[in-house]
Amino acid sequence: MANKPQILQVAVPSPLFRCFDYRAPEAAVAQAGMRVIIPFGKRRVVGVVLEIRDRTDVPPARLKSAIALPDAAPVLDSGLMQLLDWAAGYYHHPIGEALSTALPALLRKPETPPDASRQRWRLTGAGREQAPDTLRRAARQAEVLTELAPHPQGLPREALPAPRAVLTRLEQKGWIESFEASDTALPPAHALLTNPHQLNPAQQQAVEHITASTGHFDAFLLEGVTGSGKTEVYLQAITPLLEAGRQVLVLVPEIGLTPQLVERFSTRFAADIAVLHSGLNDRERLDAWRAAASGRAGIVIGTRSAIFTPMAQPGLIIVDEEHDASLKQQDGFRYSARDLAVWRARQLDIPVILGSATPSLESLFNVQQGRYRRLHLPERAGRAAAPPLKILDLRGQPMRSLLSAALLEAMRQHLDRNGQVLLFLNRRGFAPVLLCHSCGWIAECRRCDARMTLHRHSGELRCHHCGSQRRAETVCPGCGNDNLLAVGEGTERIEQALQGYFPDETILRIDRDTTRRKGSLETALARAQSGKARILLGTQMLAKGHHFPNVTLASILDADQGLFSADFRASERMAQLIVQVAGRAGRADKPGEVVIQTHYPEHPLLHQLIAGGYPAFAEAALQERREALLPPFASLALLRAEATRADHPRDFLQQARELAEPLCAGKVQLWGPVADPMERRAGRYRAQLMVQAGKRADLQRLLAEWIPLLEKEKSARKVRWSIDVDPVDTY
DNA sequence: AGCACGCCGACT
DNA sequence: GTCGGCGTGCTC
Repeated sequence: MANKPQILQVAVPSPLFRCFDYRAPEAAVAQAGMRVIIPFGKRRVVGVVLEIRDRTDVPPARLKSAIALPDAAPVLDSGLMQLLDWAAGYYHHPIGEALSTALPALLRKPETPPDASRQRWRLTGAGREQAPDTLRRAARQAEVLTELAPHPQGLPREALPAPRAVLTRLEQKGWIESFEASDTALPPAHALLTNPHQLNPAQQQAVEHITASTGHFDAFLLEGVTGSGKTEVYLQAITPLLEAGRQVLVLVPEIGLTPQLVERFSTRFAADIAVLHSGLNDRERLDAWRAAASGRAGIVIGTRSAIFTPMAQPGLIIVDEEHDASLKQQDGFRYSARDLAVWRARQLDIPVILGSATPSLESLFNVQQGRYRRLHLPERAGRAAAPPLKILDLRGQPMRSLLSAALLEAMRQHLDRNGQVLLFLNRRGFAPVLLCHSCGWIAECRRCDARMTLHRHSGELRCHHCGSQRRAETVCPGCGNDNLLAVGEGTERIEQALQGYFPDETILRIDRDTTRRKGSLETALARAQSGKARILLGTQMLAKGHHFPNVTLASILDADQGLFSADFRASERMAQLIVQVAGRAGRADKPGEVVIQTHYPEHPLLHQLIAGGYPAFAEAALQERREALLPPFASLALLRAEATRADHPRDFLQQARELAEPLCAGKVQLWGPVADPMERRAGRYRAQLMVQAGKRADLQRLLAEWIPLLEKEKSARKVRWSIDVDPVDTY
């Protein structure tokens, strides 16, 4: 071992775009990717070793020594270190924070609870130098040293012929030390528990293509409508990999989708499945993380942040529902788990599958460019054509609570034929507006530029933007009259109206309000599946991925909200939503029907969807994006700022714009600053500046030069600002 | 981000 | 006279 002092370049969890050098602790072998406990200012924090060097520019007087290297091996392998380094650069986020978000919370604390099952003992340098007879009078201690001598990787407690006290004695002498071994358990054999389903030709072909890519990078866009059997393709593509001892990483957009996927995987495979999502406590998360890192878990299923899970034997990455916006982190380190999945797969030289019924325009574009290979599953497994979409023109229709006469009639027919009905409305609560019929007063949020939503069941007004709530007024605070009117429809009101129309039916409402308690979503979904409730009503939660085999009629009660929006991605989302909701109707052998209620039946988005389905919509939308120079034909970044005073974000962004202008070189355009459509949220004012470039590299160049200037900018100190590269929400 | 230092306003 | 408000500066 070299004798000259080692210098560790350490990434520190702080919002600083720089690293700090430390002297390596004595008698420890540092490696990049190891955690290191360091004194930082007045605090003691956990950093990650980026590099080991033999010199530093820091004057010796200022250079501190690291306190300890708590792990025997790096917690992040070199591949993950490269991924995180690249991502921190691309998303312009401090490397220390990026690395920190990649680690389970328990590993971010200086006192990591040792994992008793993995604690091992080994000789220290001093221990190795002890002559055998130094311990002639301490037989047990001598025995331990002898036992440990041939095991530089250490031995577990149970393997040592001595009680704890003897070990402690030796430890105090500095001859032995304990450490946590990396888990080297081998994965169990991955026998199939159940037989694979018979594949249709398209599925068969998809599996063959994926399997043929084993062992090298390939990106697949697996495009298949709901019910086309994407999951079965995943399962069969995974099988040979598990049998070869490789691991598979599966990313899903949200926690709600994990249980059913885990269920499918665990009934098929005997492999250990490590599940990583926000519903776990810190201990569970660490255990799952270790099972993945060691190779013990053959399958790793998780949400967004699982993309940073180390794996000993990676063989394949799957991103399910790749179009879903929640794969992009919306605060802090704003990475796209989908894009990083492709990056990681390329680096690992393994295939990656992006699966969706409604692929993002970005991914479709990547197919056109030849970067991804498209695998198409056109058929709905087990049944024929997708249900027809019917546009229901609401203009002039007699209706109450968004339930048009025509829709009610359709519902009756389907219920009579023993089908289930699913109604979708993306607005919870009873009514989005409470107003005074006498004086025009409207209940508003005190912290946001927004109306309060009336929740009648609880008698409360709630702001859906900041979460604040208060008792609903019964008398108008403006004029004193009790003439308050609940205007507009939310799911709560629809539920009540439905009860009036269908007094004998059980109506099941599924939204954030009815599923607040842990496990209540599962209970509700089970009730929906059992068919006891025949009318299902809900928000987003109901639209995503859950299978209700008996649903024959699905309806979007109000398509209009999504048709007009300032966000250029709104139409893409609306189309995806419509297709998803449509996918809920008519499975198995029951023909389905989809009813979309709108006041704008002529809207081109609806026409494209009806005439040519999602592919036709996507083609038209891509054409629009091309003409408007929007992603994927251009790169965007947003500089956002917020503060408790309205002028601070605007001043800062104006300064920021002036700093950027000389750097644009005609290749980058700046738009704004503009206030958010809802400027004040949770008591803070927000504004943003958009940066657009035809070439990704030009955008990156500008950001790299610009951000250091922003950090020095005085007006930046009065706001909280952040950069969002490839934003999914532009407002 | 934390944490300390520092310099002005209302209180035990 | 102090407690504490948040502006400013620093972290190897």
